[in-house]
Amino acid sequence: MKFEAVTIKDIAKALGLSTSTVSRALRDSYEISPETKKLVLEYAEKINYSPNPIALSLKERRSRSIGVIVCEIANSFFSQVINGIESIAYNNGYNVIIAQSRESFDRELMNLQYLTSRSVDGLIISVSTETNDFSNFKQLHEKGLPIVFFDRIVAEINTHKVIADNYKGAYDATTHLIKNGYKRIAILANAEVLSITKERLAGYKAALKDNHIAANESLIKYCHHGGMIFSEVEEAMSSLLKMKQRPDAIFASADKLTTGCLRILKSRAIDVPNEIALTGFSNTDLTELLNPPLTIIKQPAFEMGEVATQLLLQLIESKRPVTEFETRVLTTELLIRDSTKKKKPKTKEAIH
Amino acid sequence: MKFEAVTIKDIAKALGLSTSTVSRALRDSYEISPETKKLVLEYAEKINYSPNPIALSLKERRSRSIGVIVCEIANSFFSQVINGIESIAYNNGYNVIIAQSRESFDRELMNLQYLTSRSVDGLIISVSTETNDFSNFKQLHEKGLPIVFFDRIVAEINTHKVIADNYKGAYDATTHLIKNGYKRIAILANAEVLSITKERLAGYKAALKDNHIAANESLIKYCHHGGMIFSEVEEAMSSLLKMKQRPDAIFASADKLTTGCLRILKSRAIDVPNEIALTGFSNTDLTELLNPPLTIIKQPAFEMGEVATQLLLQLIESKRPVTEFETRVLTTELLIRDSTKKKKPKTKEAIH
DNA sequence: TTTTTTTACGCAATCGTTCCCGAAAACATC
DNA sequence: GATGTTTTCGGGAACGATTGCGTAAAAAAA
Repeated sequence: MKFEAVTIKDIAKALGLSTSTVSRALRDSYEISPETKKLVLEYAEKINYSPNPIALSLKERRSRSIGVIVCEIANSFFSQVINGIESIAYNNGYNVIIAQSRESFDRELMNLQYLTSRSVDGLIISVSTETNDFSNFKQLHEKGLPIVFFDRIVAEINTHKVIADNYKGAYDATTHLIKNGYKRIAILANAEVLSITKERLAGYKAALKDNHIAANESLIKYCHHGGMIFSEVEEAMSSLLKMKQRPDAIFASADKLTTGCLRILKSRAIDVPNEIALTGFSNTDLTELLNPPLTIIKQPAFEMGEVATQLLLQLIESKRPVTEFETRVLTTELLIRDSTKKKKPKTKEAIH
Repeated sequence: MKFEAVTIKDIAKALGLSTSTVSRALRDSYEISPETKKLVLEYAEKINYSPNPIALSLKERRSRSIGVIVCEIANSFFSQVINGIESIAYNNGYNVIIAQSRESFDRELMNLQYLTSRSVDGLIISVSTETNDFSNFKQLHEKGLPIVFFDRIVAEINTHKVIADNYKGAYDATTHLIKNGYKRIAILANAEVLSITKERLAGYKAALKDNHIAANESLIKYCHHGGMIFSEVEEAMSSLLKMKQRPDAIFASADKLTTGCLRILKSRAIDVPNEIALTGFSNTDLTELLNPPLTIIKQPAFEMGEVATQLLLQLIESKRPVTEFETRVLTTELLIRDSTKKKKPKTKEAIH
């Protein structure tokens, strides 16, 4: 089954003109007489002509589309980023092609190949947790393909980057926990290689240090797929809960880790925050409706998408190779709710 | 800034062959000698050649990509459907281009034009709440573009469709409420024109009738953007809550309506389920962590995406025009949790 | 009237690929 | 040795659109 579109040739044949004349008439060229233009325009309108962008892409060697690779769109943070990306892209006449890596290096590579061979004009990427070989990105970047990294960036490649202030976000959240009386604060971290993990971990450690609490390596648990695989979170949590001295608070450093952690605490009937407090990075708009309402660090996701796209379009539309790159750091927001309520003195048993 | 790819011409020039020979060698044609093939293949590998799909699309008049239009990807139901779509599409060598209408007819039309002009081979669509003019879909369909509708389908166009059993889902949920002692059951409905609204409303009404409860039109409230605009939900809810005889249960017929409703009830400190019970369609995986855990009707979203894509690929790859179309109806699942707990007798005040 | 300029359009190349032809070797057959 | 067959490859058109260049006719200038 085929879907036949109207081409410039159909117009030319119907009107007894050449394709060049029709093309020029449609583009309102000065060398076409007003009468001919009118004729062509009216006929084109009548038969509902629209130029074939595939042919245009081939000719102009650009597709006016940008590729986006994220690990998962069923994740509030990323879907909000995508909304930001789309808003800027559409306003500039670009289409957005979205692909998911699902935290798999192979799928990321596959998408990368598809998108670049598909001739996207540029790429916006947050790398998967599995990715520790960046040679593919590097190659493309060196060949001149504009790339902007966001969220999970790669240090080795010198290009525009957009991130949230992960250090400060983690620092603030940890400080908030400490201020509210929590002392044994565990962290549920994403894959160790990720930039966001390093930054958030650093913020967490700095907050402990500034408050004279010794960092305890056994309170740091990594989940290599960022909470996408639930059993990983379960494992990390059960090893935390098995400790002789349980943590009294948990700081989860990714959206799915935060909600995954809550799921586990509830399934074990552990009272949050009275037994264990919980906070974490999250962008879902349901956190305040949870039981208990969650204290979260929220990233400016939509804005990150916007900024990343603006930077990418700058690269794409620049006449000469760009060599000066910047890293934009946007501020996070700490929303304080019940899951990190001030710790009650131990003697008095909590009544919920 | 431009990103130059290797073409078949480069290979031909370097090896002193013609482009046709190279092309045939790469496609393993019988008319090329093994030595030449080896030569070409090795050189192509060496310089990292990959065919330009834009040129292929132009030539073959197909792009091996399918377009998807949903109202919002930041919605669990739709992102799950998209995951289903992608899983089938990728396995069959198709790429997926996702577009969002954000419940706007104009954006939907824009996307429609973009995707079709971009020569997608087929389209998978759930229409926006604003859409009541289907002439654009109709035109494309008549021109021979394969289209599959899912979720919010359009009756007037005869093509493959995939839906959940909305009637039964609504019937079961309403019956469940009635069984648990609720009698004044309000419904928060999506835009009246949508197929899902009609089906769910019918299921709701049938359940009332079968249990000898008179339907009350003032308990039916429409939200024309399906909960995407929060103020609409607020309005609907406040008019329900202002009634002399308040409803004792609410059945929300869309994901955002369900969570939006809970948000409003909580902000007004209305006890769920003791003052008002709540259930609704939802596919977010956080509903069991909410306060209270929500009884929901869950659609087989991933499966819907899979089925829709299988049907679309059938259409695309069919040699002759298809005239027999089917509508697949998948079953929903009722997950019973605390938000619809058995109603307590009025005399005894609830202690939470 | 002749020459020059302008107007208005067509021809053909181009983008990267495939594929229908044709054609030159190499080989087999009588 | 002439003819037929097979193998192997190249030329060139096509897909849809744009665009530099060429040119006929009309208009303007001489």
